[in-house]
Amino acid sequence: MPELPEVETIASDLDEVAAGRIIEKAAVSFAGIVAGEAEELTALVEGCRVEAVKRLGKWLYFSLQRESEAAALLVHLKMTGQFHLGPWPEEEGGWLRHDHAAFKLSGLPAGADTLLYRDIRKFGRLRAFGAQQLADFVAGLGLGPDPFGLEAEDFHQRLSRRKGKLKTLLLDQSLVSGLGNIYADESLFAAGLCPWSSPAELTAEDSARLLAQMRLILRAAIEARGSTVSNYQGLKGTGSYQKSHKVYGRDGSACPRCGALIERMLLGGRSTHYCPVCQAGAKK
DNA sequence: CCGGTCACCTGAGTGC
DNA sequence: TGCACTCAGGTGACCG
Repeated sequence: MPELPEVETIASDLDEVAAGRIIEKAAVSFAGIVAGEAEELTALVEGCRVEAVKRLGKWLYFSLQRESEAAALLVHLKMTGQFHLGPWPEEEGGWLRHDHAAFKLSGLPAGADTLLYRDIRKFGRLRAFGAQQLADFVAGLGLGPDPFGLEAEDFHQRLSRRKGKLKTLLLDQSLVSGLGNIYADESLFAAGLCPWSSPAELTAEDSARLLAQMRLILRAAIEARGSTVSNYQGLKGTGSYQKSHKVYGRDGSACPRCGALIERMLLGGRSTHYCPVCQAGAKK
């Protein structure tokens, strides 16, 4: 579920709770959510101090330190991954259904001293690294720039070099990182661009407008602590940006700009919401 | 290079 | 109530 604004919200909440604390112990109840060996992951993170929790594209990045050695825990939440605080599960009543990993932090009140990774669909992945392997892994991800650290001209170059449909490209994390289905649809609507248009048809002005609208939307969504569509929540509850969606999930309702009915179609296997009038964009 | 489909999982909602 | 079916915020593998 989570896209850039949701992951940003979760990362900053986690940073607030965990930074400076020691991971006293770690446990995994379902090894399938760990990339690699669960025992290696728990051994690597136990005893580490959490330096900071940041966002890398849609990844959560826990930067860790044990004595003079740097380490890292990377988490991709995919569709239904979340974190919550609770008791250490191996003592009090056992693991909750859908909780798959636990990290006990120092200096927190009992009963809420453990960071629990929950993932209904089990698509998410946790992976732990030493400093060197981390750099290699991150390089291998080939993440494109964040929308906030991208010049309009560079964005236009990146887009126009590529074939394919505009929306599909926005979802490609190597082109720009952080966008997902909701914010791709919302950004295209705000910029008045047709989701299936070809990037070759985009003028520099179109690209600049798209990037500017994308940033406004992502900023506003971060302010609102993300969009809660079905079950997303951060450490501090749900987001509210879904109330500001103009097209996502609004097929059959009136376009807020022109009143035409919002339509939905499949593009690249993803449901795509758009206004057939505002986003006809002359391009097909 | 590109697009389409499926697989990975579970749960919620809908329609009969 | 029950059952069958569709859909979901992501990504990667596979195939033509």
